[in-house]
Amino acid sequence: MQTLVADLLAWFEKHAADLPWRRDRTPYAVWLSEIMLQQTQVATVIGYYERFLARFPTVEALAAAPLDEVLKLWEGLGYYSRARNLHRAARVVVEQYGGRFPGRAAELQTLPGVGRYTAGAIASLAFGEDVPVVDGNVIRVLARVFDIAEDVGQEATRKRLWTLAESLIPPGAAGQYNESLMELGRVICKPRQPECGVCPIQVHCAAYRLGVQEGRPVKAPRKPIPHYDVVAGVIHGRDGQQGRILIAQRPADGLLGGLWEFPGGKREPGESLPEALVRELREEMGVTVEVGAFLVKVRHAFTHFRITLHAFECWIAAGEPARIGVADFAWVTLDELDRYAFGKADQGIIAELRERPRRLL
DNA sequence: AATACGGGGAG
DNA sequence: CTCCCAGTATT
Repeated sequence: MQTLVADLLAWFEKHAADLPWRRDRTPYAVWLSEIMLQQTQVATVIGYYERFLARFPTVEALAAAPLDEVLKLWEGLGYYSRARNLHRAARVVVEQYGGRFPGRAAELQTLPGVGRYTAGAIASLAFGEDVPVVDGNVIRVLARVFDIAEDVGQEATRKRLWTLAESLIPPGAAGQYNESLMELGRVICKPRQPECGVCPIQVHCAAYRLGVQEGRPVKAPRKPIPHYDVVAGVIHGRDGQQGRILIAQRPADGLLGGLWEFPGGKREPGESLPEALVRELREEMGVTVEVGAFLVKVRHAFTHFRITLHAFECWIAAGEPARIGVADFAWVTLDELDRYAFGKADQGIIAELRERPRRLL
């Protein structure tokens, strides 16, 4: 009987999917793909990866670009701190490493946005260092093969998984081993209804032998997530800004950092939606608005909360826009909205504006 | 150790 | 609807 790792590698050699980032194992391409793949499925990443690499073929090109352009290419992919860190890291690589990525996991991990997983992936795949990776796939495969019954959310269990993954590395072939483990987790050893019948390492799997594969890995139950009502103003320009809308850029850090939005904010208890909008626009931009017609309602889910976004037409009754709680603002036409990166919820407002253009636009 | 951080795929 | 995804940074 072959060993677990030998069977795994033999399967991967025969069944590896043809993914764009498997054609270019340069450190830059591997790094980019691994950042995009954080908490994001392969199918979602492919288009973004190809567009991004076409626009920024080298780390120098990325480092030279304005952050706004990077965010625009990242628009819709989520976890925008990844894009901000990617841009920062590109500048570090160019300015401090002469454009060459460091070749060791320990040093790679000092780059912004590069944690232990990503450092291990770049070091093993692009540089051939014998270091492991532990992502959601690896956790699931190892928890099943070794029938790990402890909560994988616990730090002690994570440590055990890293040690286990490292102990299995075939000398000189960590990259192939790491990829094969992740591919098996994605294609065969899936979270629900794993395809044990065609699994190349079924005979090595303790959970399968015990019939508990659907119960591995063990995870603690999630906490309920809150819901908020959020208001947004589509503020029509007057006088010199006739035919334009006021949009604002969110602060660089935090939720949707650096993205643009229709300004507004969360409704407080006891407040009506128009009252909330008037308050938020005073607080964030220093303007007093007259709230007009309700425009559209957009429901959206984030990781830790859900929102219902209520958009209203507005006009400025007093004051001039100021950068108080926003990083920037701009008066733009409907066509010019395409140049700015927006979150998904605000794109629902844009879709409504394009579908039923207002007379005043 | 717990929480913040997006959006979409798939059952 | 729920769960989860080639995780990282912050507190």
